[in-house]
Amino acid sequence: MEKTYQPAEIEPRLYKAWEDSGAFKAGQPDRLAEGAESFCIVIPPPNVTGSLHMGHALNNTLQDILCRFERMRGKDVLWQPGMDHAGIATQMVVERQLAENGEPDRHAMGREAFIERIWKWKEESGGTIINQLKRLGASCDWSRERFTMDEGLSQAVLKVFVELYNEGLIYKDKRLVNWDPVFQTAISDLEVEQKDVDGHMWQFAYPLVDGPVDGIEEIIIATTRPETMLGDGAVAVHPSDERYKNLIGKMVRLPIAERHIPIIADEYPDPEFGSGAVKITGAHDFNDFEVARRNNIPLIPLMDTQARMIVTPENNVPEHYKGLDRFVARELILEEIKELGFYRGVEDKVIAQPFGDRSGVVIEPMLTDQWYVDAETLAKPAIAAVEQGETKFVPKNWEKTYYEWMRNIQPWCISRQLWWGHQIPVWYGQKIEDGEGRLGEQQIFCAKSAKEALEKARKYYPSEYKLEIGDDDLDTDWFSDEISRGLLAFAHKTDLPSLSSVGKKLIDQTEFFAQTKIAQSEKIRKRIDDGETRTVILRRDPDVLDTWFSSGLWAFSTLGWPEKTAELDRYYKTDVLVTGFDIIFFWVARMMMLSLHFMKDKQGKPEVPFHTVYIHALVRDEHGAKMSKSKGNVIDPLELVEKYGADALRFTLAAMAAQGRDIKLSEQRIEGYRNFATKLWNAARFCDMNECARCEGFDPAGARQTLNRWIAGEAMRTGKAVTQAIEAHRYNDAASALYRFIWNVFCDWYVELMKPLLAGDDDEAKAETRATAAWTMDQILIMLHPFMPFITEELWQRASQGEVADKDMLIMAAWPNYPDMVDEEAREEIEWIIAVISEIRSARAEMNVPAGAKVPLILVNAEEKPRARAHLHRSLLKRMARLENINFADEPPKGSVQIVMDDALLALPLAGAIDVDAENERLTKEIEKVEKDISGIAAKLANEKFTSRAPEHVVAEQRARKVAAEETRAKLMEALERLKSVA
RNA sequence: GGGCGGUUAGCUCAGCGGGAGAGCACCUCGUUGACAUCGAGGGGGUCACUGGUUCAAUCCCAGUACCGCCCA
Repeated sequence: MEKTYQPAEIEPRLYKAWEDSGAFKAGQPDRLAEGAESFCIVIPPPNVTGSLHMGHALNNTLQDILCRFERMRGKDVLWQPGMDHAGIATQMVVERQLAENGEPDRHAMGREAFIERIWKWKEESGGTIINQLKRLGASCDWSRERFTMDEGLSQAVLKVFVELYNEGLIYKDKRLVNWDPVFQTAISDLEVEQKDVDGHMWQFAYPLVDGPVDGIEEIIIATTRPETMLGDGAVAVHPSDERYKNLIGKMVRLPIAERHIPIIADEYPDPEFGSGAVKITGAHDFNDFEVARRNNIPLIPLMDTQARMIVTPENNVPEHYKGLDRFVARELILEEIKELGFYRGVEDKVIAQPFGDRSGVVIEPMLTDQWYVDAETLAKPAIAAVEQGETKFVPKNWEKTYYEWMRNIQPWCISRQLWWGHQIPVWYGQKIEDGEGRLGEQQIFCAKSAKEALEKARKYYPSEYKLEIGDDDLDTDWFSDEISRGLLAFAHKTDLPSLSSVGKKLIDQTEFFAQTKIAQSEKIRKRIDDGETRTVILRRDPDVLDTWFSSGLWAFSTLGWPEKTAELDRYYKTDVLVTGFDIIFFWVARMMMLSLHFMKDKQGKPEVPFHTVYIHALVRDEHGAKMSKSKGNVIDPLELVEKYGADALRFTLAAMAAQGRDIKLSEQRIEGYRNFATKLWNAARFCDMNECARCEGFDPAGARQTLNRWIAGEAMRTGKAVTQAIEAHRYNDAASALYRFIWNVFCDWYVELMKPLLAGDDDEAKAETRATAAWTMDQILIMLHPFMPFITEELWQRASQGEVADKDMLIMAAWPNYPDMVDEEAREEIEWIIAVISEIRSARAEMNVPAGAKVPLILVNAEEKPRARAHLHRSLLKRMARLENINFADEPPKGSVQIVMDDALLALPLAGAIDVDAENERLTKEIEKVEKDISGIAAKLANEKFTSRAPEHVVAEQRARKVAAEETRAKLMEALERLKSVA
């Protein structure tokens, strides 16, 4: 064997062997015992554009530990892998690629071609993260990999949408949404990041239209966004505000836009803050929107989809603002306000601003039509399920976070103005408004396919209407009703504005959308010219669904739902969901809501998607900062894998995954666990060199050597500790139990203590020791395998004679379930030996005895037990403590170093080499220490309240401790006396 | 402003009602055939502060300070 473990050569080979053997595959009856329990984890689907970062590495390491552990325990494990389609991110990647190649943009390509292009991109460069997960050793069932845009998962999305729509849990509404002007789509609250930025609070004056009231000529309002003043619909004051009591109902003049707006009373303004009066811009501010709605104040949109100023009859924005970016408009407003004499000052202020988490630009609240899920209704059973313990969070305190959010949940905006995603299964026709058969506003047909939509429409429209499915999308759907109505009216030859004026208005807003609209209008006009006045064209909603809508179905859609599959039957509900707290809202909560709504158990009761949610830490850099590309502190897990091996990284992450605290990752720590792997490698190398070969059927219970009985017991204790720790998701405890056993017990002591046995002439003992060493090594490899799968598999296979069959690989080995057979006697004996060796080594070092020098040992006044032990293990003690010989006596020789143990005095006669002062100091120090101990215990025992109130066993324990300490003190004092007599 | 969490050895962190722990770093010694990615030994902590509960508090409770995170 080589002197060090070389992960780079071994890892790819073993991964392939596992994968080829089908070890990762779920539901393999030939491998499983009859009636094997199932164990299922669905992977938090990484984004198709993503690459592996430290968070993934931690997340998947923990999942893999669980899966390998349960697989070895004989369960039928399904670790369900896959990715989500990441609407915005993916569209962004491909659009950027088009731009870089100088190719036509998506609008020029058209929707169909663009989507095709994205699929092509996905095939070529999507999902690199999957291969990266494999390098970590993730044992997912890759044969079952799913993608949210797959046919099956898309069917699930359609079914869910249609059913929720039919139940009234999905609806269309016109509200303010978070609008991302870069991607030109709505985004959900969760995709918005509030950040504090340096800003300004400007003050403007709005003059009273009908002259002064109570001596007040103007109202001062403060704003951080001057450009929005153009859209003000009112000025609000608090009803209790005495200053403005007589102004309520009066009109003020809005400068620049030159509109008159009312002063209204509302609870919203804080009278203490600024002037106490606030401007109300209902179409561009969430708070103002509520105020406007309460008071019937008109909502006046100011911007187009790219947040550029628009000019409409309602907003009366001056022509020279048309098309200006909102921030440019802001400067211009300030200038004009100053010129007009309405500027009243400014102060610097830190303001919280919303940013799009993908685009990084300031989000603009926009008034649009969007689709919403009634999250409040769906949240109720999802809250109850956690309250009733059907799903448990580990650690438990995350339940609070979950409740907090679920109890204050807002309608979930699920429509996105994108092309990549699940297109909303809704077709629009026109409503029949009266008996004349006139057509008006939209009629919605929600169905899983165009064909079904057509069937629904057929039932709705009288037979004289001809129905068609439009091949072109109604792409400007979110535009104002007024405009849409204009177009629809035009199409049906009612009272209409001319095409040119409608078209012009649209061009003024957004060129592309307008052109689409006009093209549609022209088509319609042509049909009308052709006499098809009674044709209704059903057009599909152009928008797609939020990616989280489809990943919210992940726990059952990946198992084949809505088909009734065997997998669904077997693996749902799943067992554990492993994830970071940052997506409790995004994903966990939504899976809970959607799963409970659609999944029922055999009794028809709503069934949770998983019984346990394990929330792990966030991985930060070594200084505790969140890793981010902009900070440049991102550590690439793959670089670490290359440098130290996947096992070292995995073990580090597991060892640091203590519950409730973030992980500050330092490379030194990984290096330390790489060294651990080397240590294990060399222990195996030692076994190999000493012919410690695996003996089939060897049972450590039959071992006769104390040493062997001891190590078997220690292995079993470790096994129990590791099992319990993994079951309790205490991965760091499991890791440290393994680390300690392997390094500090097996390597440091067992391997050293077995050497004299192997060098001895008792063949039977030798054989037993070799067998025990091999057995223990096997236990180590099994127990460590979930944490360090590669090195353990490699050593396992090297320890196996000849070619290893698939079924004999370590990954398929059985997890130990040890009998209760720890030999306490053996444990005590070996621990005594270890203590003696350690004490002697310590004393030698302190007395500066050369490492190579052999010294005699004398056991003074030893009791029977230590005497027998010392005799039995004499060769071992001699070797380990570098002793010349071991003798027994009633008195220590003069000039000895004296080591006080509970049941013996160890004397090392150093024949004049002893440094009396140093020894004096050593003994004095020990006496001081033990005296401090005694006085502490004595004080406790002297306290009557302690002896009467503390539990009996605690008092007894303290008494025993005191007695022992006093004995030790007496022996130390004697030793000190003897030393003095020498000097 | 609301909520959650943290403060233990120089650093990173376990422990969490009855004897202060680990890894790394540091100091001393060491190449005796598993391993220098190593071995042996050692130094180092009023467990943030103030009160309270308790026979007993690093641990439980309350408050204070500082540091994070989430939500508004």
